[in-house]
Amino acid sequence: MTKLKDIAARLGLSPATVSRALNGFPEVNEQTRQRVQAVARAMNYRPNQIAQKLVSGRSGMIGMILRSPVDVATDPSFFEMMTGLSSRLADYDMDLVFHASSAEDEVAPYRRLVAKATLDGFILNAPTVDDQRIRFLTAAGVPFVVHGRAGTGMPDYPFFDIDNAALARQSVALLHDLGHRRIAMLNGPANYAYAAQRLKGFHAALAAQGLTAPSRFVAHDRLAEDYGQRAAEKMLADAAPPTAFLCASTLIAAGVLRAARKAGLSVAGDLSIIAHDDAIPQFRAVNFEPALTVTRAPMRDACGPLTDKMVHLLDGVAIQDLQTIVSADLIVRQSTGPVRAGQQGRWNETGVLAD
Amino acid sequence: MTKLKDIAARLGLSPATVSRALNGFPEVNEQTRQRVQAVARAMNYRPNQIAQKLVSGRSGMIGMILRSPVDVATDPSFFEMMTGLSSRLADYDMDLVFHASSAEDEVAPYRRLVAKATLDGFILNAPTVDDQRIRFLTAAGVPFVVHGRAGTGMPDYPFFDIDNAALARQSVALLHDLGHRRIAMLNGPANYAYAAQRLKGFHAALAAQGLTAPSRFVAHDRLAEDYGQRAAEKMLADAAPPTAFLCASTLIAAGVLRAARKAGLSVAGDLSIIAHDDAIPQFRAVNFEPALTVTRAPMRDACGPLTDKMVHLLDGVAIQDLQTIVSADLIVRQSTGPVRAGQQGRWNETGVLAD
DNA sequence: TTGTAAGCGTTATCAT
DNA sequence: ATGATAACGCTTACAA
Repeated sequence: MTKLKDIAARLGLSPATVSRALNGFPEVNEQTRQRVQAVARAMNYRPNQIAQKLVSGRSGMIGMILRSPVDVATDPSFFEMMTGLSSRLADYDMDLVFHASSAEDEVAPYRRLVAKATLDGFILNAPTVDDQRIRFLTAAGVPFVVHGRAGTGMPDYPFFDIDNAALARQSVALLHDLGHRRIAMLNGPANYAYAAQRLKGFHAALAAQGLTAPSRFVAHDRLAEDYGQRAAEKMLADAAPPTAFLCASTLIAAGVLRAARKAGLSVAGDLSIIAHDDAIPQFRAVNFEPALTVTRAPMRDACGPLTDKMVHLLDGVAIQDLQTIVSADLIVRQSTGPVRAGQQGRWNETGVLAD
Repeated sequence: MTKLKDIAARLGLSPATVSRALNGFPEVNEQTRQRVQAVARAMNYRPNQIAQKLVSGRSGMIGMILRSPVDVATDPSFFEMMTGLSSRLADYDMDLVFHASSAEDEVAPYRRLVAKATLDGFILNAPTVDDQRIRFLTAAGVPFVVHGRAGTGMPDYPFFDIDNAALARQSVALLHDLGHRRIAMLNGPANYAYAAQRLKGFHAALAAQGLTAPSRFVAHDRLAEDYGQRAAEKMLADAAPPTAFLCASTLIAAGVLRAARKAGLSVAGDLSIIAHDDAIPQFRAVNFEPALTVTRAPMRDACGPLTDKMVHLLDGVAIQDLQTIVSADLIVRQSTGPVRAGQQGRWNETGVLAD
């Protein structure tokens, strides 16, 4: 490994000057800089990150911790995030360190790693409504950024989130415009903040139209195809079945499509489906049959901002300048259409036809 | 952050003595050691890993790189490995660094990280028959250990693997003892080393009994339920269908079970199924209906040995002392049974009944 | 048994 | 514009 001293010796300079030249300090002679850079390249010089870290006091390592049984079973989004984040962090010469927590104690690895004090910060994903990890890290005073946000208001930590309430509103608006009055929701697990936010937006949007969705037409579960199918089958068997489904993920929508097929219902002829699409490469909503109408917010798009926020946070930027909420795009495709004639009856509070 | 110097000052000792006391050097006075340890604990001392790394020349970071489109789509085993490995590495105060490679160039992240020279080594999973990553790392002289092994012989790198050929033999032996003569194989993707090894063992075991499995009864694909179902349906539609399936994973077996159900075949009455079980917590073979007969080798069991091998490798232990092949357990449950009377006819080379 | 001092490779603070 | 020198926190000869 060639080091600063080697370059310095080769050029008859001091290590300090070489360091300055390489790090773009303005005071160094332009000629010197050229020579230094040339030699550095020739000698295939790479700064020793460990040494840099020792002096800077930073490790350049950011932790991301998998909730072991939960996240794995749920969906491939954790991987998607890890992949995007590691690639973005690499641009800053930083690394993503992986750990996993067990179901018994989600906070344990954070405690351990904070005690070791070897990481610069953490990136959290999929916060729950009352997230223990956030509680702990806040109390410990350790830097972290969140993909999503735990409450419904403005938290006191950096985050990047999509406007989940708005997304539910957009979906309901589209369906309402198409004449749908009985809209069911297949949401994610109730303890997740995003699910709570969407649920709130969903009910608010319905209420604004004078509609309701009785509790048996709102389901919460893992983002899985099986869940979508089972829940849809059950709801469609109702005396006053929904004419449209709002799904928390494309995977759930796939399940609803199966249920529709089994029931002999055409989508969007008899039934409309709209899903939220994280745009995970493995599940392309466009390739669905019929192509899915979605609210689309690629999960991958969060990785750049989250990484930048992390770096800025470590650089001392104020938290309120590191909070972002973006909106999802509504993309209308073939899985939504006008409600079938005679199906515009709305639900009353108990879920039977109102008039 | 309390440091060595602080403890030293508090006790009127030198940092050197404190360091020795904490690191268990034999020469320090036992009383001194006690006092040092007490104070260290009281002051909540944690050695600065960065500083330790600078002097030791090691980073304490091990890389694991996801093959982005491939591994994610394939199965949850990458997560399983990451989880186990990160936990084992933590025992050595080491960390697992995550990166992802793209389909275009699997070796790219290795090149980048090797150039940065910030990792101590790599752990590779699921090697292919001719693995480019292994080629590169070997050429680069970078320490790595492999879960699995690329060739069929003894490689020149540390690895931990199960005896895939033996596992296929065990399965065939069991089925043969039950009278099965037409055994199909639903293997993993052909380019993976483990699949090649199992295929070889499968054919060898059949040949030893004077049996064959014509190519249309041997399939290769991702370890997915859909694949299992489709492949089994196709094979079962044959004029001389297999009476038993050997599946590369429990997920594939789940697909075969669906196919059997659709075809109205009872397992194990009409059809026997045996699978290899990596014992990933999310997919419990015992809970299958009927409970699956498997060759079982928990993937998690590889994590401890792999971590130890990595550490030993870095400590200079010879490679030939770091190569392990373990055998899988054969666990007979309800999915295998005696062949149905009149179904013992064997295949000839073309896959029609021999006699 | 303990202390002193050098060193790991880099950056930052003084001088010059 | 460049060079000495100290510093980051720890380990390890070498001295005492």
